[in-house]
Amino acid sequence: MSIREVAKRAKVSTATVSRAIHHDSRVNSQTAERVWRAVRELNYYPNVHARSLASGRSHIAGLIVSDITNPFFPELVQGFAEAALESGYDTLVASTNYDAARTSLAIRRMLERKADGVAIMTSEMDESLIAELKNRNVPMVFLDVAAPGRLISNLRVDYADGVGTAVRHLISLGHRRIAFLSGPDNLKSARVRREAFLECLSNAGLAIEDPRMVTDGGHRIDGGFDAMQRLLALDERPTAVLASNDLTAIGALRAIRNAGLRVPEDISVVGFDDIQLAAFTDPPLTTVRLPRTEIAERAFECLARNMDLGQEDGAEPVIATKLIVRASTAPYRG
Amino acid sequence: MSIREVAKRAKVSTATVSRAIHHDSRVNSQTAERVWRAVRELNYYPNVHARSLASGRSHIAGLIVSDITNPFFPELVQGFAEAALESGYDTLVASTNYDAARTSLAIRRMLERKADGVAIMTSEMDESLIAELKNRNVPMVFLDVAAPGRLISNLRVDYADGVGTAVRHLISLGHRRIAFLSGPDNLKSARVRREAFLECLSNAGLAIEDPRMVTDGGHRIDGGFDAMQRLLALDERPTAVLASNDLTAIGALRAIRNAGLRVPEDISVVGFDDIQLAAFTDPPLTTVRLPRTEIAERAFECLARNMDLGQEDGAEPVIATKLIVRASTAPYRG
DNA sequence: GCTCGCGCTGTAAACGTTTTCGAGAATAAG
DNA sequence: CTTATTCTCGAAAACGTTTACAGCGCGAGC
Repeated sequence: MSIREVAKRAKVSTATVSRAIHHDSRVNSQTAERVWRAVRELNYYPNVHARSLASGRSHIAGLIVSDITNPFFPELVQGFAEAALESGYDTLVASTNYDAARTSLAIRRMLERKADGVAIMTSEMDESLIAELKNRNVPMVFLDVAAPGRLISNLRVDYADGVGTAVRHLISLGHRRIAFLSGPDNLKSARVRREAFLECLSNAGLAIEDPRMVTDGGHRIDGGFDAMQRLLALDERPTAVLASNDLTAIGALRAIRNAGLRVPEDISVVGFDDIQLAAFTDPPLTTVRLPRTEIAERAFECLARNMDLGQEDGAEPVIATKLIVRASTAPYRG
Repeated sequence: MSIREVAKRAKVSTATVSRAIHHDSRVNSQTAERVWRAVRELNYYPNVHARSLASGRSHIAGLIVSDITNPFFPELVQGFAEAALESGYDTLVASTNYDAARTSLAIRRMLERKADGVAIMTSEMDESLIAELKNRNVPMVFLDVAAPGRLISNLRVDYADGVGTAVRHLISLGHRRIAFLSGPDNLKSARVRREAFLECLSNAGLAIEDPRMVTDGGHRIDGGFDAMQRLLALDERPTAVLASNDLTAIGALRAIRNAGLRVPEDISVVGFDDIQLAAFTDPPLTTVRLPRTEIAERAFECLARNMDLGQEDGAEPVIATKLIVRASTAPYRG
């Protein structure tokens, strides 16, 4: 089952077998056919380790995520692995668990397995760690962190647009008093979303006068619950809220129901992310979808540019969001 | 950065370096120390491809699942990968998407990457496909399919016990009219759960007289919704229901609320699986947990027995379930 | 007729480890 | 003191590919 046996059966040298398998145009089509027949008859497939050793290419793409258990990631993994597979790459996924030591370990594994490229889809990533990847000239792609560079790509998510369509959706439903449940300030994406919200509202002539209308939900269910309770205690409570995150929105849903009010009749709620759970809340949550599959595919494409197409520069595609209207929003009822 | 440079710096042969790295007891402790120092100074790490080629062991563990997007699997993947990592294995995960062609492709990938063992955690698996793995003597472990054999292990889930504790929980709360929302009959695990339910009830002297008290929920939310509506339409409706699956239970929750009744005051509901969503339903769902992390760890252990310990036979650990009591069950109120 | 180029194929040297075999030195046994 | 044994190590042969390099046959150009 080695290349030598194929060579013997096809009555050629191993070099020719190798070339035929790689569809090298230099081999005569008849010989190639002979080789392929032998391959089929012997049910031969190449030893990837020997191949990697000789060629220097592992045909492994690395994918580093924070936590595969976080509902954001499985789709990402799936999409990436799928795209990789189509280009003949296997995917090596590593989970950092939001932990520095494990992150370092993840990088090390990528290095050891000699990944041809690695997608780093987690925010907690130290500059010093990626340095080694950079030194070894392995292409990388990040999610929304920095500018692209040599062999380094970046996926830019258009959060502002996502927030914008959500806000316009609420405005078009007649809402005027719109509150925002913000996320942790140390998260760049959370900050961007809040700023976008404020700007969008003031662009529409609805600039927020009461600062309590923007309150922290911490990107968690309980945080959203508490934050919504604060909003409900206001003299003039909002008729609609936009959450920085679906979990926050779910917490808000509970708080509203808990207060004896109804969604969407009394208050409209919009989330952000479109995690799977969002479709199963009661009522199903209107939310801004972050297209995970697309992110995954773009990420691999960026790597492929460098790995297969021989490009040296990085790309920076922008990822558009999409408003998914479900049942948690309804027209304002004066 | 090759073993040769380390050898040169430590003034030994590559053989000795290799041995030292593998903590071979035959190398003198002083020379070993010299080697390790050189390794550190050069920041050397071995080339896995060369290693695999020479040793014939890839240190890759395969994991085949149906659909990583299905909330059952991420934890499984995580647990498995974690356990594998601790033993120095990287995990290659493949998703079959419930599709025969992709399943075959997954197996092929395992073969090509020369996985040292593979865990097959999906039911749709053809005998003919695993034949090739068997031929190549790669250890396998399955989830609840057949008996173990040479290099083949099986994880047996104790569904009967899980159903039993759930039923006893309801009985101890005073419930006597308990219904069952069953799953698809072509799923072995679904059949087992239903049989266990019936037997458990008759053991308690509460044998079901009305066959309509066991009705198909199809393991889906909408199926559970419809099934529960049928139960609610009965003259004597149940005071508690056990679902074969959490999704079914969630559908039931909706149907009950939809009918103007309350959980758990009017009807108690118990699910099965303990998917993440179960903790976030309203009310949070009492359910029987299928310990995914434990399944994953056991699965890897089974492989490790064969891969590292040199055992030839397969194991068959049994996986115990656990009742998670949340807020969807309450004492019967006459 | 000679050279050149082209199309095709084979030889053999990598790639970086592991591992067998054997040798030399030191130690123990007799 | 000789012989066996144990320790420690190195030389070199795998492992199964890829890929420079060279070679061969053959038709074309001169």
